[in-house]
Amino acid sequence: MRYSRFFAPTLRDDPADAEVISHKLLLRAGFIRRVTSGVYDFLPLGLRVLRKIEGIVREEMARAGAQELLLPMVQPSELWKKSGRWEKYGSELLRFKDRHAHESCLGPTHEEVICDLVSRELRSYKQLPMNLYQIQSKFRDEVRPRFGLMRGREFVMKDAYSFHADEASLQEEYDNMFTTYQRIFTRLGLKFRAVEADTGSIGGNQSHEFHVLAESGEDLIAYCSHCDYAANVEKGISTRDIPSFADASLNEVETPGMTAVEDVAKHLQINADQLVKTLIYQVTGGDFDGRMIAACIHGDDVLQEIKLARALGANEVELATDDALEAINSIKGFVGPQGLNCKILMDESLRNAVGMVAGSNKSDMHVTGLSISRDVEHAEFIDLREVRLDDGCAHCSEGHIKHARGIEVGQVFALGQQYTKPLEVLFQDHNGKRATATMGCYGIGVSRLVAAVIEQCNDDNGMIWPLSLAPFQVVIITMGKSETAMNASEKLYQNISEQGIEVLWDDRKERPGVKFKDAELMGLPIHVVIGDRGLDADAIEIRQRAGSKQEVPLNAVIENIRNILVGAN
RNA sequence: CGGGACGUAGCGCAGCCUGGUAGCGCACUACACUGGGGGUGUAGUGGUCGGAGGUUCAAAUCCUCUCGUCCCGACCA
Repeated sequence: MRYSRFFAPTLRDDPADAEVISHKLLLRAGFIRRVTSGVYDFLPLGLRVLRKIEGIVREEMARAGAQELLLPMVQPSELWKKSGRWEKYGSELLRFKDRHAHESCLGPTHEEVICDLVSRELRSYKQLPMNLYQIQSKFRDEVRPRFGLMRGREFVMKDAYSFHADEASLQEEYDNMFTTYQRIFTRLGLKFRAVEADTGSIGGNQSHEFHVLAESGEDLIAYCSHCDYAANVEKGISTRDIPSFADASLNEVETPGMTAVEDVAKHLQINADQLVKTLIYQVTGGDFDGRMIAACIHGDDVLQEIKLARALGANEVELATDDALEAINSIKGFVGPQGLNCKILMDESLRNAVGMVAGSNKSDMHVTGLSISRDVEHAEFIDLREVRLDDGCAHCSEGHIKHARGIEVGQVFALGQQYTKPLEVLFQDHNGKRATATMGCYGIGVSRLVAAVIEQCNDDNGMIWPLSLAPFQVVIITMGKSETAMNASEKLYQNISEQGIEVLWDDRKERPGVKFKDAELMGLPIHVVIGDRGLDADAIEIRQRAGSKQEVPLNAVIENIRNILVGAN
C-alpha cells in the first residue's frame, strides 16, 4: 500500500473525549472513528488488526474442532420469550418493531438462535458433541459505553456454543475451550489470567473469565499470592479472621445519632468487626421479586451484591429506600437483624458469632451481647462478603489475597440445560430415549482485544504491534524526494510485496520527522529507512519498533526482514 | 438513572463573566526555500458558534427548553 493513497488520517493531538491510552491511540493513529456513543467505524488500519485477531481465533477454534457458521443479528422476540430472557435481559437488549409490528431485537448474544437451529436439526446422540461458533457484530445497549473499543455498544465477538449428550462431555469441551483460550491469548502476546467468575445474566453452573492485566481494566481480580487461585471479586472467596467475643446477655445501649459503623464502634470502644452490619435490599426478579430482604456481614466487611443477587435468584438487588425500612419494622441507621419482618441472610462468618453489637431497629439505640443463634430467628448463612486485600486464601491456607485490575476479553460457561430445556434441544440417546442436550458457551471480545493489546503494548510514541497482529509488518520510509531514493524505494516496495509481506510504503512528500512519527504512532514493527545517504553508502537502515536497529546493504534488506519475521515466529 | 463537565473550522482550544466586525495553533490549498525526527516564509480555503425558542436596536455571549458527547457512580456474557 502506498501511504499517499492510503486512508489513515492521523491526529497530532489527543482527542478531547478519549480517556484511556488505547482509545487515544486508536483515534490518533487513524484506526477508528466514533459514529455515536459506543459505536465506531473501523478504518483500514483498524480493520486489518481486527482481521488478524479474528484469524488467530479462527485457527485455534478450528484446531479445537469447532465449526464456524454465521447467525443473524436481528432476532425474533419469540425465541427470547421462550427462553424467558425477553423479560429478564432488561434494557440492554435493543428491541424494536418491524413494519408488520413484529417485535424483534438486535442480538447481544446468541444462545436462543443457536438452540433454535440445533433443536430443529439434532436427532441422535451420534451427532454430539458439536461446537459451533461465529465471529459477528453484537449489540448491547450498555448503560455507559466508554473507553473506545473497550466497552462499545456495537462490538465484534467470537461466540461459540457446544452441545453434549451428557455432563462429562460438556466438561471435556469446557476444558478444551479453556485450553484453547489460553493458546489464543498467549499467541496474541498478552499477559492474562484466567479467573473464576460469576455466571451473570447468561447463567449456568461454572464459568471462568479471561482477563488481560491492565491498570485501565474495569474488573477487579482477587488472586492468591501462593497458589494459583484467582477469581473476579464478584465471585471470589477468602478466609478472614473471625473474632471471638465473650458471650453476654442482650442489652440495649444508647447511641444517639450514630448511624455509621465507625461512629458506633468508636463510641463503644470496640473494633468494627464486633458489629453486625445489616443492609436491607429491594429485590427484582426471581422468587423474591418485589420483596425486601436483609443481608448481614461483619462491620468491617463489604457486601458483594452480585453474590447476594445470585443467592436469591434475583436479577438485581438495590439498597432499599429509607421509607421502605419502616415496612419491615426498622429505621434508617439503626437496622439490626432482630425482629425484622423479612427474610434474613447472613454471611457464613457470622454463623456462631456471640457478643456482637447490632442495630436495634429503634431510633438511637443499638444492642450489645447479640448472639446470632440465640437472638436471631430464621437466619440463613451463605457467602456474602467481598474478598478483601490480604485476606487468607481459602484454597491453600498459606497465601494471601492480592488484587489486580483486568480487562475481560473472554469467558467460558458450562451452561447445563438452562437454554436447551426451554428451547427444547432434544435428541435420542443411546437407549433410544428422548433426552435434553447439555450446553456450553464461550465468548471472546474480538474488538475489545484490539484495545486490550494496545493497553499492554504502547510507549510514548504510540502503539507497538507484535508482528502477528500488525496492520502492516513493514513500513518503507523514503527520505527526501530524490529520484534515486524514490526509485529504489518503489523497487524494494514491489519486491517485498511479492514476498507476501504486508508493506506500507510512505511515499508522501513529507519531512522525515512526520513519517517517523506516523510509523511509530501506528506501531508498525519493521521500519526500512531509505534515503540518498543510505543508498550512497549501501547501508539501509532497518529499525524495529520494539527497539533494535541495524544497517544492511540494499540487496540484503529482504533477507533481513524475513529473518526478523521468522525469528519472531 | 444519580452526580459532574463540555459542545465555537477536520483536530486541539480562546472568546462568554461585562451583548456590538468570530479568533489562535495544527491540519488543508498554492508558491518558494528546506530536506535524517511533526521545518520556515508568503498568500489562501474552510465556521448555520449543537438545535429551538425567548430577552434586546443588537446574542457565540443573557434566559428557557432540547439534542449530543465525555467523566465518576449505579449497571454489565
